[in-house]
Amino acid sequence: MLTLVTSIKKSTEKLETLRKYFNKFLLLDDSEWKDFESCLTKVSVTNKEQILKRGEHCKFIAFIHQGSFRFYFDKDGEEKITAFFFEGDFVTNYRSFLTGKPSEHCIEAMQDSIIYLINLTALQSLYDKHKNIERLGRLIAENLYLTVASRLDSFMFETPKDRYNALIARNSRLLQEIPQYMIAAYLGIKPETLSRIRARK
Amino acid sequence: MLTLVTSIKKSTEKLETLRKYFNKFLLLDDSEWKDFESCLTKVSVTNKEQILKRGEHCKFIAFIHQGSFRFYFDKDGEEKITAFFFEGDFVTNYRSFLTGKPSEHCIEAMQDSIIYLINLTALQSLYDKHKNIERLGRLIAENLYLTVASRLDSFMFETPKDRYNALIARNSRLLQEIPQYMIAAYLGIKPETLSRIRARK
DNA sequence: TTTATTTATTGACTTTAGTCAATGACTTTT
DNA sequence: AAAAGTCATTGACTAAAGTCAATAAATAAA
Repeated sequence: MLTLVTSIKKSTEKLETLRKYFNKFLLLDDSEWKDFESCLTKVSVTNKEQILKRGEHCKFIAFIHQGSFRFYFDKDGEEKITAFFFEGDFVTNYRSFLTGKPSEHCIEAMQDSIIYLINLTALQSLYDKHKNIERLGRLIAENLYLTVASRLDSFMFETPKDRYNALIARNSRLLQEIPQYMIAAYLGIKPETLSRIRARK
Repeated sequence: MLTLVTSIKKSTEKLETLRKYFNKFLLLDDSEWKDFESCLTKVSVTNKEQILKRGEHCKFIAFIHQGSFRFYFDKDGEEKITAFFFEGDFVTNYRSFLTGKPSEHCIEAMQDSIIYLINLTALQSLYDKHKNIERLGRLIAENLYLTVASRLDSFMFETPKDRYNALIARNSRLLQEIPQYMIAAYLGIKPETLSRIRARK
């Protein structure tokens, strides 16, 4: 399914950019980082490839170095998109990851992408071994909480039109790269409705 | 605002029930628990009292020993209820707690309640001091993630009627104790609509 | 108990998004 | 270039929730 591109040691410069991303959360010292690094798997993913399939237990958290993903499932033959993930995001089915339950969603690349995977059991060992990595885990959890909480707000309190405007304000690049029917699915509306929202502005 | 009822040492039996709740997440040893305990403040809250006001930075996480709370704000004179919290839940504006930003929501007691507060700075010291409490923090964050993620699902994929049925299936006691206009606000619909949903079943 | 006040229900109408179908604009294939 | 497929737009209609107003029921206050 996933293609292992290279062992970690061979591409140090890329992992430095990942370390910098982590530094936004907290600073790992060299021994912590070394252990963390050795648990990472760099994976190259081609467009439309699924890194998680429906029914699987999600055993990884992946950091997106390059590319983008959508997190979706099919309901009555129709695509329901719960999330988009971009460079600098952690992509995972966090619920399945935490609970061990099979995933109801797929995670599929929207472009050729490069991600760094860390495995559930490896991460748990790191949690045991390094207090700072345990903390990193907490900070990631908190971060994912904030993401899903704002998305909940947008569904509870905003109209589809507001959601659309907020989305393009946040990420106008999205408009160019992602087909409109996917944006509609992400906004929780029909493609026809999105088309009308765009027309009447 | 908040009434300090008693110092902790005087009501050991109650805190044991709290410790048992924590044990569902992980076991703290006696020294960890002792430190944790000494940071807790037992607070008695009267019905309709606000433990967090709009504009305040939420500096606590509270464990509900007894009672219930609603997490809401006013938009155009209308009450928008993001969450209910009951016995055994952690109640906080987690976003404000994590980001330090002022809260847009109030947290208000729906009954006379008893909660155990832990302060942000105290908690951070405990995180520094005890690895297991750092872990507890992660497990709480993960737990809150799961809660808000299912609520997002219900808004994205369910009809108001489905949401209502799921709610009463989960917590039928709710029906008796909470006025319908609040349940409607929680479901994201108007009271009239909830009334019609109930009528046509 | 009577009177207010709040809350819940019901009806008539409006607004908004969904449904279904047709068309047009692009892409990709052959 | 022609054909097939995908995607976006538009129109006519339907379904569902919101709005506004009236009334009934339940609760609290006098």
